[in-house]
Amino acid sequence: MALDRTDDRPLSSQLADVLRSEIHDGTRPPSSQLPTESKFHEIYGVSRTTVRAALQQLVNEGLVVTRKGYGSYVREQPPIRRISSDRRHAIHRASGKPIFDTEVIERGHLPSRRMLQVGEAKAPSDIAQWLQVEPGGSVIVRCRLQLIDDQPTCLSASYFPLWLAKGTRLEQPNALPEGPDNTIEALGYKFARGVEVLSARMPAPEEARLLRLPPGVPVVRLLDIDYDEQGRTLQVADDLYVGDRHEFLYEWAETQPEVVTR
Amino acid sequence: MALDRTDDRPLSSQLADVLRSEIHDGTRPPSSQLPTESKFHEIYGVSRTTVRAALQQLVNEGLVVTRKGYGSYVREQPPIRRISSDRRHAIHRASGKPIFDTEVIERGHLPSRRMLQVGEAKAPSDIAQWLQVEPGGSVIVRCRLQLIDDQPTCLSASYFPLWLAKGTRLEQPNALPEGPDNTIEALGYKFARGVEVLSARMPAPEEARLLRLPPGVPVVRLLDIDYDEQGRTLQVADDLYVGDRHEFLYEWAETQPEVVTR
DNA sequence: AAGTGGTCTAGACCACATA
DNA sequence: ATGTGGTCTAGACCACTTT
Repeated sequence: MALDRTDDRPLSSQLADVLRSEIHDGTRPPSSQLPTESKFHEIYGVSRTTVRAALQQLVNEGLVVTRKGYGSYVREQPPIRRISSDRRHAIHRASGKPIFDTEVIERGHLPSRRMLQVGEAKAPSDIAQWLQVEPGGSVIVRCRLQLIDDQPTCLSASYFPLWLAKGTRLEQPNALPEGPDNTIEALGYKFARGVEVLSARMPAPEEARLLRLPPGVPVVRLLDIDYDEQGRTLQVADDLYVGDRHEFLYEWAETQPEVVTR
Repeated sequence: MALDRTDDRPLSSQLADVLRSEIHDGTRPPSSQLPTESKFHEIYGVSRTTVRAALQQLVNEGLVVTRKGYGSYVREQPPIRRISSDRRHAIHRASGKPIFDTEVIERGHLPSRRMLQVGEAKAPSDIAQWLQVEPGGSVIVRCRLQLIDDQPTCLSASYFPLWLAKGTRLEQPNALPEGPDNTIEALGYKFARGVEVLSARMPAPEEARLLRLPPGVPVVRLLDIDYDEQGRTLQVADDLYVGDRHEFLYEWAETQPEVVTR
């Protein structure tokens, strides 16, 4: 129909363009099944390989999901969870539960977690730097997968310096019912200030597997570094969020002047 | 060498795994050329199509770039620009220049911009909502591409309500030397508070083209909504940043209590 | 001219889902 | 049993880059 063999653009890209606009203008609504690959072959007179190349493009853009033996479907955009910065800070800490749980329950959903790894380990180099530990030095790490209604949501690794965590409950292999933040405060330390660094990238295959990410969905990395009053790093949290299911919200107001560091 | 035809995993993925780890462990450093597709065909005894499928995976992860007629290369990670939240707010506004320029010059680089579209247009539905305009209503839009040393860096669209912008310099098709923020203040309005919403996704093809994005690189969308003292929306900025070249930094401190807007 | 990646074909077999 | 997407092959032609 719309494919032009004299055009410079590859047939596969032309086909992808057609489907992309059909998805965007609502002709092909979310969750609807696309024609099968052989159907496309018949309709457009291109080989199945070419059809697959077109579909691959849309999959890589996160617009389409394919299921073996079942069909190709317009991807449903999952509901978005907003994470606002003030929810993560000291004000909300003393709830007796991890902040994650509190927030999820508040919205009527079921939080859970799968512990992946707990114990002493060598810190990745960027983490070591934030933790004020020499490169390659040992730290205590707690690595876990956070789930909402049994759907993977966040892959979270928290790192603690040995002087703080060694020999404490932070080395316990099970989940801490009160959350690491409260555990640290119970040990007598106080969170005085923090830095958050946010970035986006494509997931590594292992990360994609754990988070059950379809192709074409990036992750947001939130690095959270917390200091006590003496400027010692209490913890570094390295959290990976499913990109298309989260938004991060920050607010500022003139009346309450900004913190001016430097 | 390492490919196993009896393994469940596809040959192409096995090959991708080999190359991925070679890239990560430094065997194949950034900018180094990979063997040609026919070379891989010889080495591993798989068809060129299979080799290409493997390379495609790595390209989609942002690890490899291919150049027609030239070769495939390990992708070089560009330097990262940190954007800290306090730099964007009112304190830094009255510099007489766009914040973007000030910041880039400070670091010894050359800022520039290409205006893409200026004028009255229908607001996208989510923007209309933030702008407190009825869906499909008209607004003034200024769309431009920001560059550092002639490298595309940020695709920026700023939306203004008609009551504020109609008939003002905000409708001027050229770039505003002082930046839209200062223009608004010069019109007598005051920024009182703001909200930033950050999210990540894969770019649309048009966005990838403008930002010269290689495949496998996500974009970070920063939606910035600014209000005056009466709670009227003065502007909504919809900025798209190249994901792997930016980090977003936020700080908090206990002594300077958080703004609780709830 | 030679070599590279980009596109496309036709055909085959497989694993998975449904009926 | 049938139909789906997933993988793989061998071969062809093209456009681009370098020599």
